[in-house]
Amino acid sequence: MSKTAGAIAAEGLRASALTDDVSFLLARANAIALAAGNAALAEHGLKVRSYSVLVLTSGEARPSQRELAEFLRLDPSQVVSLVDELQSRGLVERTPDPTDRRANVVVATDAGRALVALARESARAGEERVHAHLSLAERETLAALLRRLAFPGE
Amino acid sequence: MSKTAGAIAAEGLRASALTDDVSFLLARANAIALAAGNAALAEHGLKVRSYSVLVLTSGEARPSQRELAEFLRLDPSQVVSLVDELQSRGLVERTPDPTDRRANVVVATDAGRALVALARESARAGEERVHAHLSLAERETLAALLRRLAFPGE
DNA sequence: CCGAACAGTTGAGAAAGTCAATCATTCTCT
DNA sequence: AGAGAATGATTGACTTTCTCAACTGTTCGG
Repeated sequence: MSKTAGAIAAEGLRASALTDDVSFLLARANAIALAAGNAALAEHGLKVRSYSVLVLTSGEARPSQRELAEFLRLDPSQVVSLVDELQSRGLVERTPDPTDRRANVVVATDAGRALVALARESARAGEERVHAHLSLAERETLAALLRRLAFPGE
Repeated sequence: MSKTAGAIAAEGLRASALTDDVSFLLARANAIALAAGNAALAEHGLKVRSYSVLVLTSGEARPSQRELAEFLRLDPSQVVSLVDELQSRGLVERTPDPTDRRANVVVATDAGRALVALARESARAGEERVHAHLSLAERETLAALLRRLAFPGE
């Protein structure tokens, strides 16, 4: 009875105005993906935040902290503590930018690169679980559309 | 010079592994949409959280707090303070669920419905700005794909 | 009817986000 | 070249949001 009523209300919520709202769907999908990602990365002592920094700093890009902040949409001060933590674990280093002595270019150490290789597998597996309902082609078009929202500058 | 280096690094970040990661794109797109939404709703003294509650409680669904929590992926205690605040502003009421005396069904007052009508316009306009790059058809397919991530149960 | 499960509330503590101030460096402009 | 504005990083204070455990009253299952 209250079970039925609950089902009706849940049904009603799913049919509500928000369900057509891309921003709401974005928020909910993100919440789910974030939880899954954090769970998947926990075994390596990482969260999606620190994992992201590790990925970005083990590539060719050699980003400064400011660039990390912009890319991850974080306050510069948040990047400070993020890098502090990764550095204290020996996963990342602050190296002086030869062209601008104000800036630190953050670069993953060998240990960081080794860890990110493992973590990448866990992240991929976790994501797989979240996106299991979508075909490969669907994931591609989803990624393409999201990319246009996430990087409006082109 | 350092400007060029920065551009290279930003270029490099955009080409990095994360840019193909749906979860990352989800996070970034959501951050942008959330900021835009909060900015658009600020003139009505709302945030996307309180706006969402107001929308959900001014429909036919008559959700309980537990249902709101589940739908918005919030802790029940967060719904308490969210409803507290809206109720103190006279926008929403807690009414007893006749079929379950533990539950409160939350329902928007006339004032709440009036406000949500205004706020909906602002939200729509703010969202328009974020999604300007996407055609109507693209928004539709995006919404459909996101819906399958956001509501995995079907 | 009894014990388990559940809706809502409270409160505490951790994590995340926001913001202004500061220092060193670099850029702009004349 | 030099003065002043702007920038990258850092710190610290503060607010908001998240996460959990405990507790009350109610309902459910057997």
